[in-house]
Formats: sequence, structure tokens, C-alpha cells
Amino acid sequence: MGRAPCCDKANVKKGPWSPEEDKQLKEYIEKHGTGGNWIALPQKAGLRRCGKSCRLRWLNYLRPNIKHGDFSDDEDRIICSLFASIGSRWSIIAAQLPGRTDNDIKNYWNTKLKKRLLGLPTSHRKPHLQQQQQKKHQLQEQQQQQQQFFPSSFAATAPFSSSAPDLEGIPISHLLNSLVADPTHQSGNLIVFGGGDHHSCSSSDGSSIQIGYGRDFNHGLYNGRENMGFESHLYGGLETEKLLIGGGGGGGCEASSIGYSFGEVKPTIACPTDACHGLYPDGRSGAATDTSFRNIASAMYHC
DNA sequence: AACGCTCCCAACCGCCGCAGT
DNA sequence: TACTGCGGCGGTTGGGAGCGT
Repeated sequence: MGRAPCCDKANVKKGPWSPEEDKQLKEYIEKHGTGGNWIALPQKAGLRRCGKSCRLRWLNYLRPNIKHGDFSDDEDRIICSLFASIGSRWSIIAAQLPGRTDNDIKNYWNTKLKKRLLGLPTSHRKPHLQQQQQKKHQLQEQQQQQQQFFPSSFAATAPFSSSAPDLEGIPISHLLNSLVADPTHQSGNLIVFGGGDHHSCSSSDGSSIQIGYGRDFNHGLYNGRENMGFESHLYGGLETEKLLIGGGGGGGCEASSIGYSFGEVKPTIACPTDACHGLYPDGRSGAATDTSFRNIASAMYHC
């Protein structure tokens, strides 16, 4: 036989927690711990709540050292980078941000970061005239920043937007669309990878055009973290007829200059756990997955 | 002041893997 | 081995807050 039912659903309270409930739960856990059994906890603590609800409330709100409020630029970068590398594994991302909860990060991503990277306004509320002017100014600044990172032909053009330039007549957005839809695509000269220092890769040899986002995207991740494989800064380049997506001084630049076809390089695609050491066609070691590739491609497309 | 719209976040829901029976 | 509960996770949602009209 199994265990007792989780909770009497008809007899548990739902909805927002009252300060009294918070106090009750906090005091109980501080005194007795969770006891390794969340389901039994509410009854012991005298709460008419589901165990799962108690767990969530404790983990996301009541436990000590929870950080609420604005995310720092560094936190932004870490979230973006990890999302590009491993996708929506919020618990793993949260583990890299002390004091932040997966729920917080998920909310932050869905409400702000995603929109920001998509280039959408964070608010759809109609701005005041003054705010509109402010916004215009911000846009100009943003465009200047983009110009610093993107080459002149891409300046002020959000990557993979419908207004992005074409590759031999094919809109970049379409290429990336098919890329995202079909990661097994082998026909193109498409290279995807991650890893390394994007600065060294972002410099093209003149024949290539960088498509990318995230100036200094990964800045801050190299302070002892690169061996965790979080680097997957996403920018790409059109090198003559080759579409390059990826990042990384080592991987990025080497692959772009070597010019492997996508089929050849596919196995090297951004390993989510150690993107710096992918398995390159010339035999260097590492691993990669379709999922990580898809995540990166997807993130690129959406960004 | 009232209303409508949008954003944001806390909380819920449902699924999955693991472990107990 | 099959069944079931638990813990954990990611996706989704409801409602309060803020803002414009």
C-alpha cells in the first residue's frame, strides 16, 4: 500500500497567506524544521493548508536570506546566459543566484527580461508626453549602444527581427525559424556553439557580419564560473556564405574561421554543462545536445 | 470619481522521477 | 513488480496595483 493522501483538499485553505499564517509556519519550521515531510507539516503546525502550499510559501517567501526586489545587471546577465544555455531550468538558474528563488526568476524572466531582449516595451501603458520624450532618448541611447556592438550594416536593427537584412535573399529570421524548427538541419553552412570569450570572437575579419545581441553579455561569468559551462553568449555572424551562431573565443572564432558545415559541427553544439570544451570535428573533447542547440537557437531567435 | 486596461507576482496546477509499501 | 505518495519542478493564472482616459 502507498502512503496517506497528501491533504484533504476540501478542507484546506487556498489563496494568499495571512501574516498570522506566515508567522505560524515560520515559527514552527524555525523550531522544529520541516521534518522531511511537508505533507504532515501543516497539521503539526496547526495550519489549514496543503503541504505543498506550505513548502512553496517557505521556499519562496519565508525562509531566511531571501532576496526580494530589483535584479542587478550581473544577475540579468547570469539569467540570460543560463537561459540560453540550459533553457527554462529555473531551479538550476536560481541555484546560481543566492537569495533568489526559481519562482522569482521565472517571474522576472517572463515579465521583464524576455520583453527586454525581445525589444518590446516593458509596459504597454501609454506614456505621458514627457515619458515619451524620455523613451525616445532612451531608444537613441540604446541604438548607439547597439551600434557599438553590431556592425554598421546591422546598427539599430534587432537581430532576427523582420527588418533584419537577408542572407542571399532569405530573411535571417526565416533561416533562424527553420533552424529552431528543425535542429537536424544539415544542408546549410551553419555553425552553432558556445563557449569562450566573446570579445575575441566578436571581431570579424571584415568579410563577416556579426549578428548578435548582448554587448558584454557574459561579462561577469568568467569569475571562476566558466568551468560550469554557462557561457553561451549568443551572437552570430555571416561570414561570406556561412551563417555563424554562437560565441566563444575558442569555439566561436575557430569554428568560424575553419568553416565547418553545420553537419560537421553539430556534435559540438554548446554543451550545457561544459560549453567550453565541446567535441570539435578535429577531435577535441566534449559533448553537446540537440536540446542545448535548440535552446540557443531558440534564445537567439527570440532575442 | 469611475472605469478600463495592463502589468506583475504570489500561488496554484499538473506532471514527473524517486522511493516506500 | 505494481502501485501509490512525496518532493520538486515548470507552466499558468487570478487578482491587486498602477496608470490613463
